[in-house]
Parts: sequence; structure tokens; C-alpha cells
Amino acid sequence: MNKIKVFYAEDELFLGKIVKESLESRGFEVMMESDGGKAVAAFKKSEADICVLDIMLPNKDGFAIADEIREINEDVPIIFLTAKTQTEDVVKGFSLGANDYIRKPFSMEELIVRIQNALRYKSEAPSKINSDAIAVGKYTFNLNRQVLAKEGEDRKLSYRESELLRLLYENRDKVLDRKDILNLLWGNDSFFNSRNLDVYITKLRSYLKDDPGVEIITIKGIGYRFVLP
Amino acid sequence: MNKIKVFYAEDELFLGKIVKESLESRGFEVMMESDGGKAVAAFKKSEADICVLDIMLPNKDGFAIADEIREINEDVPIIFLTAKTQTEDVVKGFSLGANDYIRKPFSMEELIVRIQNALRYKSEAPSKINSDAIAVGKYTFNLNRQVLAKEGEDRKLSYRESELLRLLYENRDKVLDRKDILNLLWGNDSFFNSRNLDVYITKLRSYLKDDPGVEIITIKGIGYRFVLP
DNA sequence: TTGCATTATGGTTAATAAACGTTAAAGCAG
DNA sequence: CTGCTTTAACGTTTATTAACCATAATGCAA
Repeated sequence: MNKIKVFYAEDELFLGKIVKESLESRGFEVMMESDGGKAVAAFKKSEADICVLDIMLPNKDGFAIADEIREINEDVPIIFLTAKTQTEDVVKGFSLGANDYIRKPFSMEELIVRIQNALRYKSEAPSKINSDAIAVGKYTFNLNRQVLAKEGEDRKLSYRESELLRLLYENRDKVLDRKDILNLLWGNDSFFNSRNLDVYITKLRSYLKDDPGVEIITIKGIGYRFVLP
Repeated sequence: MNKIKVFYAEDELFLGKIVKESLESRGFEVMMESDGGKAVAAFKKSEADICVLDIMLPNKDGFAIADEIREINEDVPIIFLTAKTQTEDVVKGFSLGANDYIRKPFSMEELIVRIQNALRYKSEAPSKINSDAIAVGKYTFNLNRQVLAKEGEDRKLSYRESELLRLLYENRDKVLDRKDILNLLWGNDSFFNSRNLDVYITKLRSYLKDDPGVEIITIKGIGYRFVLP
């Protein structure tokens, strides 16, 4: 699977590093540039799938960069980051158009949701698992609707349950690291989150217990393997 | 269909750019000018259907610009933008034949509604979902009329209900942030508005409950996803 | 090597907290 | 008065934290 490439223009290096690492831990590839003047060239070289641009940058601001990027590439989604003081006091609502805005401070969850949404327009490639129901043993799983169905019985899954099941399914028959799951779903793998994952594994096992062919196998010290009939 | 042309005089460039893009993403065409001295000439060239003028502008303020615009065109609607502190300006604005004024901070929803109101008698609304009825499962939704129809049964929606449904529909199958909804429809995402959104989600769910394929799925801590059959 | 204790890791369940849902009533504008 | 929006109170669901249990790996003595 090819990684999604994110071009990220940010001059606050401390914040930038955190965001970069956080995105990388979730499977994105990130190219970061802190100088507005060099951003367009860096974008060109990056061949990025999506841009995240801070508006306030030295030498050239995010809007000017966006304009030039648009000349090179009409379609690449652009997400702007704006500081609170720049806009919030004046306009309190943004549009959700081709270009998107996120106000600082933002959570990683927010940024990731926006990136995923923005990329959704473009390629249906990631996997068809999004829209269609898929077979999981004698169950049927619909990710968009977050429903795990079994002959005559639908169970509504919560977002976390459903995202964990998706992850397991996408990596079925392979060993999936605990660490990776935690980073992808919780953003980090601290002590508490670790127990959290256990709780959700327990839940999924209980939901799936009616088909003995469907198993979440523990690989102690490493992670899990999801096997289907 | 011809786009509605908005002439927009604004010197805060960051704000201006965001507003411009927001309007454009909703199907308006926007001509922006940041220098009061050049505004009248720019308006002439723009052949705009409506003007949005910030009052505080360099070289020539919004009132003076409005005066000159009125000499050229008696009918074009003018909306003033005033900073919070300049309330006394409002009176002056109305005496100059302004159609409306908006105090900063304002939400994009607010601006769009005012623009649409001002133009109500002149031409049809810009966004294509505005004029046509759209299919929502076995329902039909007409945004302009704010009517949600089901075989033999029409339900008149209130403004908020209908705007929320539009937002959900425009972002169907995607994760829509609570924060965005709140900012777009209410102008901010304070504690009280948050409960408010819940109330309207409940209402829409109950209106839509006859088609089980139409669902507003909660994504706790993030927002909602609207799914259609 | 066997048997037993130790330790680490994950499993399970329950308690708590946070977020969201529902309903009714109060406020408000036309 | 009427219809819509907001506020408020309370209920429910989901997520997190905590406590305790089970088991596999490790270490060590006999």
C-alpha cells in the first residue's frame, strides 16, 4: 500500500514536529517546510497528495503559496491552518469547500478527519470497504453505517469498535502490532491507551463469538492476528 | 445559470480571502478590493449584483464608497460590515440607503442569508441544491422551500432544521465535525450551542425515521456521518 | 531438565467520566 | 397567539480508568 503524502508548511517548529510525527505514526508520509519562500518548490518536489498550510509563514503566506500551488496542480486539496487571533474574532464560520480551514489549536483527530475527508473526493482507491458491506465469517460488516450484522441480527458498533474492526480486517491474516493499532486509533501508545485496546478487543471478540471461524488471535508481546474462515 | 456577482471591499486580507473562498464555494462570484480609493472604480468594472463593504478601509471609508456607488447605481443592494465597537455607524449606514449591515464578528451563514435576502426579488439563488429538490432516501428535500416531503406527506422545516439537513447532505458519507456545524450554523461552538445541536439532530432523526436507510450516525467526540441508501 | 516462583503481558469486568440524546418548558419575534 | 429557538433538566450511551484475574514467558534451584 502506498502511503499518502502530506505537504505541510509550518513555521512553529515545535508544533510542526509533533504534528509531523503524529501523522507519520498514523501511516502518512510528511514533507515539512518552514519557510514560505521555499514552500512552492518544496511542494513541487514532494509530489504530495494533500497540502496543509499554515497561513502565517515567513516570506510568503499560506494564501500566496496556495495560489501558486493551484497553478501547478488544480486538484490537490489544501487545508489551511489559522491562528485564533487572525480570524476567529471576525468570522466564526468557515466553508467546507474545496479548500478547508482548521483553527489553531486543533486536535490531531480533527486534522486526520479533514485529511481523510479531503482525499475522499479524489480516489475511491483506498479500499471499497468504506461503502460496501464486507463479509466477516458469517457476519456482514458495513463500515460507513458501523453495523455488524448476522442473520437476523444487527449490532450497531461505536466508532472506535468499528475502526478497530476495520483495521483488523484490512490486515487480516497478518500480524498487526499493538503499537500500530494504538497509534492509528488513539494517536499514541501510552500506558493507559494500552489497556484501552484490550477492552475493545474483548468487546469485538464477544460480538464475533458466534462464528468460531472468526478469531482475533493474540500474539503476546507483539499484537494480534485476525483470521477468517 | 449565471452566478451572482458580489463586490466585496475588505482590507483585512486574511479575513477577506476566507470570506471570498467561502462565498465562492457556495456558488457566488466574488470581486475583492482592499483599497478604499480604488473601490468605486473596481465596483464599476465588476458589474456586481450586490456590494459588501467594510466600513473601515484605507483611503476612503465604506460610507463614502457607498455614496459614490449610489450615484452610479441606485438599486444595487449594499451590506455594510462594522466592527463591534462602531454601533453608532449603523444609523449612518441606513441613512445612506444601505440595505443591511452586519456586525463583526459574523458567521458565514449570516452573511449568505443576508445576501440572499437582499437579492430575493432579483434572481434565483446560486447553489444548485437551493433550487432543486434532492433525494434523501425515500424523502425529497427542497431547500428553498424548506420542505421535506415523503409520499403524500409534506413537512415544513424551520430554517435551522433545513440548514442542518443541507450541511449533512452536502457532506454525506463523510465525517462532519460538530465544531464545524456549530461554527457554520450558530457562529461559535460554546457549551450551550453544543446542546442545541443535539436538539436539532434529534429533530431531524425523528423526521427521517421512516426510512431506515437514512441515518445520522454519531461519531463520539468528533461529529456525525450522514448516510443514505 | 523439572518444578516452582516470579514477572510481564494481556483479559475481563466494573466504576467513573465524558459526550450525546431526549423531552419539556421558557423565551422571543412576528 | 403562534411557531421557532434556546435553555434546562435529566437519561442514555460510549470511552476511559481502575482493579483484579489468567496465563505465558522467564529465571532459578534442586
